[in-house]
Amino acid sequence: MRLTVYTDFSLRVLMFLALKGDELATIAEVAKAYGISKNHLMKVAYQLGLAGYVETVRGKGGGLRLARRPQDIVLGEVVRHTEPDMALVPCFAPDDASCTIFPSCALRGVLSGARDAFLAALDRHTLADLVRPRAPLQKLLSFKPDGKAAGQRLARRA
Amino acid sequence: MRLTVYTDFSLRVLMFLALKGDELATIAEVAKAYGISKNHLMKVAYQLGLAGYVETVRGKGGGLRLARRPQDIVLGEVVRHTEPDMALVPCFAPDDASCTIFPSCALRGVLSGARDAFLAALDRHTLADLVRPRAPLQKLLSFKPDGKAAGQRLARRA
DNA sequence: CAGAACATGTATTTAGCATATTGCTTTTCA
DNA sequence: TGAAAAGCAATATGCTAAATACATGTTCTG
Repeated sequence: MRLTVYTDFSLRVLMFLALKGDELATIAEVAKAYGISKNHLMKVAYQLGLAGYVETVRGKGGGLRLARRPQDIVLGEVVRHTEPDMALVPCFAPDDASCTIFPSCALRGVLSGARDAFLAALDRHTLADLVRPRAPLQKLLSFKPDGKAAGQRLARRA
Repeated sequence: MRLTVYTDFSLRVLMFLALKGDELATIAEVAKAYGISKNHLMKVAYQLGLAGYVETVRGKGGGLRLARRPQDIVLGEVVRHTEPDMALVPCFAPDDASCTIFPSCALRGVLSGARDAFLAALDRHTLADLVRPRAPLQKLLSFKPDGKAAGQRLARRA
């Protein structure tokens, strides 16, 4: 049982933005801080924008910023948005009739109860819970200009 | 978020055996009743045997039978055994240090709490809960000798 | 208008799951 | 005692979806 790295990245981007406060962060900056693929992150950011979690500013000097306060972003809700498929077994799909015992099978009910418990546990936390305490996380993400970056920080030369 | 069909099959095999009572069932019989791959089911049955859920009788006239009473087989326990990996995100692995913020990341704790809630929900049910009521399930699995089989029932001719 | 930054679609790679194939071992019954 | 029935076990392969890369468009700033 795994979540997609897509969901993983989504949560991490939100954490980054929450730590950044009101400042804009670029995708390149986030990718560098975590040492992950910038290309993949662009899609994640795009979807987070569509879902209303972040607001994006295009063009030069643009970037991302949280569209809602961290304490208003509920984790279960994020996961429901980003995870492509919360169907634990094939017969969760409404059109599935492949299993012989489908009409009388109690397993579906038990599994969906478990899934609900999973999401309910996430619903008890918000993004604000994930960025407390702030200081050590900010240090690891090298917000301080003189701090050592996580990956190799490429010198941008004119 | 999905479970493997391996886990799905495991639960379904256990349900079949619970409905069958003390009688032996062959793998071929189970596969036919559900209309699924016999080859794949063999691995499932083997693992269920290793885990102590079923006892197998080899040789002519052999087959499978539950090794424990249905009300003693807790679903969460089965899932923990059959699911290859309950690590929701890569950093659940003990040797993973790929994520920059690993040391101070609160996400791991939140996610493992949710996973525990998922399993706890399953722990509140046993195999006995899944086979109640018995009659309609037995009918769908065509236990009656004159019933219509799930797949095509191949006539075994001498 | 030039360049920086996000937007968006497509293509390729990859990894893990699902399935098939094959041969072995154990047991029972004729 | 040997053949057949049934599970045991390893290996191979095909398939799907996720992950990633790539390419190009669009929008804003200075």
